[in-house]
Amino acid sequence: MAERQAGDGTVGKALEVLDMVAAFERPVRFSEVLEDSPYPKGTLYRLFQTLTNQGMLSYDPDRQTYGLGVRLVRLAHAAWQQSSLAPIARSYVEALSQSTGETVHLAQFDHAQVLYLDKRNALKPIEMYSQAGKVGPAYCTGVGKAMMAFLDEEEVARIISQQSFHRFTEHTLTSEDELRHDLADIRSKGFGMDREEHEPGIICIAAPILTPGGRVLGGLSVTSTTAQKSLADLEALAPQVQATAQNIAVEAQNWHFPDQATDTIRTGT
Amino acid sequence: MAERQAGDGTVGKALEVLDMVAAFERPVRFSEVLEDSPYPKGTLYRLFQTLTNQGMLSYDPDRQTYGLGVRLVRLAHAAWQQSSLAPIARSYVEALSQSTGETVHLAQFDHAQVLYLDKRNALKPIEMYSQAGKVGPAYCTGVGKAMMAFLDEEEVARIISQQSFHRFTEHTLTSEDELRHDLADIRSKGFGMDREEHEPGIICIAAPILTPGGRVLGGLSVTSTTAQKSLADLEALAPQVQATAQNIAVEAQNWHFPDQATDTIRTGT
DNA sequence: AATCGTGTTTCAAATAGTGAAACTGCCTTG
DNA sequence: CAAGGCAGTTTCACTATTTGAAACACGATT
Repeated sequence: MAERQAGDGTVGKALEVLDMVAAFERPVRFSEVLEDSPYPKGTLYRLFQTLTNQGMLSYDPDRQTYGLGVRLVRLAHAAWQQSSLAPIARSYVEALSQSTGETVHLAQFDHAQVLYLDKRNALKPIEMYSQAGKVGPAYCTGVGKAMMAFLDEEEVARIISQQSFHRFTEHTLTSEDELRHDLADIRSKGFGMDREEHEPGIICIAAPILTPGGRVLGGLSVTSTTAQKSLADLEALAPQVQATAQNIAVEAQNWHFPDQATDTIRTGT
Repeated sequence: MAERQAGDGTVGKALEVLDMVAAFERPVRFSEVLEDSPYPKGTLYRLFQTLTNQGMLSYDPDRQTYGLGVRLVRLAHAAWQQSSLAPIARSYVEALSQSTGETVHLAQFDHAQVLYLDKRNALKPIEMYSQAGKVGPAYCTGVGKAMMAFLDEEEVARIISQQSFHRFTEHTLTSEDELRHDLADIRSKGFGMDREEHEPGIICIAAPILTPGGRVLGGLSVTSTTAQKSLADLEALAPQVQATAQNIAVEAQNWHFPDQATDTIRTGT
């Protein structure tokens, strides 16, 4: 369910295959993917060949399995650097994490899911791809709801139509009605809360990152546990979270990439 | 130069476009890419539409620019986890960094370039800009040469044909002959050195990670500076580096992914 | 030796991609 | 203010690629 609509020709199909391989979360055999795929054997085979050729899939001849290819890692590095909010927001995320002493997340939408671009844990050290790149549901996370509240109705409808409304906890909003009610509330307040809706004991406050024109760039959240903070405690952080989101938005607006990238590539060996 | 050969139909072209966008290292306008592209305007335009639709490119309507899309970040996260050596090697890389007190890199080939999958910086951080997803030249990096030395002649030829042999320093190997000579030496010794071939003052020792069958899985290197260590000092680490590479290879061979991935996705909000 | 399950190749029919050129709308210029 | 230029978008006849059923290989069972 919640499949990205194909129909973008061959390219769409190829990317769908990548998603299918990714969904297994381990190297897969050709036939495993074939079972889940709507394409005939020959067609899928050729797609695999093409993608492997292109470095988007990697083939392990010993085990006869396919995995996602390293080319993706290179592209993602470039994506993270160039087109997302992450590099711009980094110092702000860091500062917010320091001053609150809690975990801070930066996220954007990927299709109908929340995709985490960065995470800062006040106490623990940083890891790279282990956290950036994770996805979560839109309807029961703070950032998901905060961003949704400020999207066009058209997009909101598209996203909502692809939510599972699975009940993770007793507080999960499990219907479009409940969600829309919360979104309206978030829209008027300017920030949203996750009241143990995704995981028991985990609460958070989140604000959208908006352009001056009101377009959603991303979302920012401060997460804590019920053991450490109450909902009211978190709500008291609202001005701080919103101010940080605002600062990131301004920075993003002002940021101009150098006319000519002149960085010397300095890599290790 | 060193372009990934197209010819894989539409999918190949679409991916080539992604590479072109990535190459700019900043958001680009449609026409900028058009200039560099061999495709007519209409065709390129349709590719952009498709890729944007699919979340592989993102469009900023305010600035009318395209960047690489967040979907790549999600896919790369999956790629890093599932198909590369990185998760398996992580603890070994860490340990090697600890025991040597130097920076350790883990890399694989992406097409004809060295792609860094992981990096562990010891306590004394070296002034160096590399991390997961970065790429470097194959002919003048320790890991690049160490891996190349153990590839099939066919692949070596392909890779060599795409090297620029740009002279980064006075020690850079700038011809196929010099490189092949060094590769032969590496093959006999089982490890290779970077003797300030890429950056002045930066030296390293590297070993390939090989399957029992002799297939190249990746490369591992320990990097230092001439200020801290001599080439002889590094060479003394050869047994340790090779042993670590061997351990990673064994681990990779033994590793079986769980029959059914049952991880509950626990993300923040 | 026969069977099964993978993976690979083939080929006419169907589909999707191509690219020259025309169009739109905005921004600059005379 | 009109004319021209530029960036982006759309169109459409032509072509090349993709499709998918089916047959083929080949190693691993039985």
